Parts: sequence; structure tokens; C-alpha cells
Amino acid sequence: MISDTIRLLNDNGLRKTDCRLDVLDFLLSQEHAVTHGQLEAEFPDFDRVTLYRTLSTFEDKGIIHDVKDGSGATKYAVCKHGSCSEHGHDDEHVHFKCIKCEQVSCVDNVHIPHIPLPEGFRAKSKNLLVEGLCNNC
Amino acid sequence: MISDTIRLLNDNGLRKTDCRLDVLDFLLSQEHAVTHGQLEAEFPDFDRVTLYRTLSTFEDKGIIHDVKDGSGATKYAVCKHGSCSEHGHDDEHVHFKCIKCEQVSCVDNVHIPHIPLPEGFRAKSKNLLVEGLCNNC
DNA sequence: AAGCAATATGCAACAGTATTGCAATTTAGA
DNA sequence: TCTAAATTGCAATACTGTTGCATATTGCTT
Ligand SMILES: [Mn+2]
Ligand SMILES: [Mn+2]
Ligand SMILES: [Zn+2]
Ligand SMILES: [Zn+2]
Repeated sequence: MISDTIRLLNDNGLRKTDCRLDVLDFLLSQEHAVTHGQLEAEFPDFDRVTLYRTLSTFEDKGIIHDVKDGSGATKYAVCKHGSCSEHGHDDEHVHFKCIKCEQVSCVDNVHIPHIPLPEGFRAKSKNLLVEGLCNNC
Repeated sequence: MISDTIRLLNDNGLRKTDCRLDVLDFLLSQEHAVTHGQLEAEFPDFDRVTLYRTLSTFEDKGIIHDVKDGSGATKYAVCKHGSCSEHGHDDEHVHFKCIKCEQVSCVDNVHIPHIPLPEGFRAKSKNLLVEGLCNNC
């Protein structure tokens, strides 16, 4: 819904530009995390740098978060729980990457368990990528 | 010890070239995972492509494994438990990255716990990166 | 509705990581 | 020592991402 898109931009004090509206609308419609390259293919009329900056802006505001799946290209997905903002992200959920279809999804309801560390080490954040076969493959 | 280096190359049917001997000897001496760039700085006389291929060869043989720490540059560390080979890696241990000194270390004795996944998803491997402060920072 | 200042965009240039093809060199074994 | 196979160095290229700057657009004020 385009009104969700507009509301998100308003709530975050972001100007409603063509690029932001189209990109955010697209991101909200995706089941899986997307790369900058996919956005480039989807929106060939926006400059690639503008797309990078749009992603960066959304991430700064806590609208989307990035997922590093080891493919070389950073992927992005909308933050779900409303617990992310310009003051920081709270995305300590699991990410799943299918080894067949290569899609990356947020496993939002699975929290990363506590990890015991050796003496002297203090954890500040955790990032868990599970790879395997998804429910479609 | 250089003899460890030679034995590793022999055991894996690899020719003992200058580059492999020097690089593997260096990798065995490191406490932390190293990047290709560090090897380039350490061994300016070897071509950068040769260094890439050397790392790739070692990884294929299960001598080293890679660590993606989100920095953009892949890091490499020697496989510890002898459970890795050309038939596959068994490196489901935690990796720790210090947010201050940026060093990445293998937390070999901490196993990644079982992660429950939604219906239909099947895990094949897990990759956990913990970030925080190390015992020196 | 027009004007304005702040913001966002497009373009060009550049940096960093990594891969490929191919000719020349080196290795290991006969 | 000779040879075939493996390895190396070099040049070229791909891909991801960032920066500076001139131009265009946005949201607000008048
Ligand atoms: Mn996520
Ligand atoms: Mn490791
Ligand atoms: Zn799949
Ligand atoms: Zn540290």
C-alpha cells in the first residue's frame, strides 16, 4: 500500500521524492532481502548512486536493515518490529539463506541464543546466518 | 615451525612453492584471521593474484577457512581440529570481531547452538559472528 | 502562486576486492 | 637431465561501493 510508504517517510522526516517512494514501496512488497543490483534492475531510471544513497538513508532511519550473506553484495530488508530507529537497530534475529534459490529471508521470530565467550570477551552484537534449503526448495 | 608447513603441504599433495611455504608459515603463526591485503603487505614480492590463488588452494584443501566479517575483505584462518579436508569444512564455531582493534578470532571451543527454524526450512550450515570487545581492549 | 533555502539527484571519477586468460617459469618425478 | 603438469606473473576486466560537485527538486514562507 502506497500510504504505508508515505507514512513511513513522513514519520521519519524524509522528503517524499520519486526514488524514495518507489524504492520503499518495492522493499515493503518483498518477501526476501534485496540487493542494490536488484533495485538497479527494477528501477533503471534512477541513478545507481541515488539508489545507494536511498538505501543508506533508510538504514540510518531504522526503516531497513542490511544483511551480509557472504555473496559480496549487501542485501536489505524492511525492519519489522518497529524497534529500530535513527538511534539504532535491534535486529538480532536469524537470517536464512537458501543454498538452492539463494533467497535470503529474515527469521524474525527466532532470537539468537546467548553465546558463552572466553574470559575477557564482551559481546555487543551478534549476527547469525543459517544456510540450507528453504520451504520452497 | 617450518616442518609443520611442509608436512601440511605434503599431506595435501601440494607442491612446495616459495609462495605456499611462506604464506602457510605466516598463517600458522597468526593469532587472528588475516586478509589478502595483509598478505600483500607482508609478501610484496609475490603477485597479488598468486596470493589469491594460494589462499584459494589452501581453502579447497581444508587447510584454512574464510571468515566474512562484514568489512568487505574476506579473512582467513588456519583450520584447527583436523576435521576439514578437500571433502568439506567443519567450521561451525563462533567468530569474534573486536569493535575496537578490529581483530577477528576463531572461538574454536564454542559451538553454535541448535537453531529452531520455521516449518519446511532445513539448516545445512551456520555462521555466527559476534562483535564486541576482546580481552585486550 | 512565486520565491527561497535546504535537500536530493545525476554524473563522472575513483577505490577496493576479486576473477580470468594466457604466456613464461618452476616443480616433481621418470 | 628431461619432460609433462602445475604454478606464477602480468594485463585486463568485473563488481561493489564511495566521493565531489553542479543541477534539480522539495517543502515552506511569503
Ligand atoms: Mn532481517
Ligand atoms: Mn574460524
Ligand atoms: Zn530456496
Ligand atoms: Zn580488541
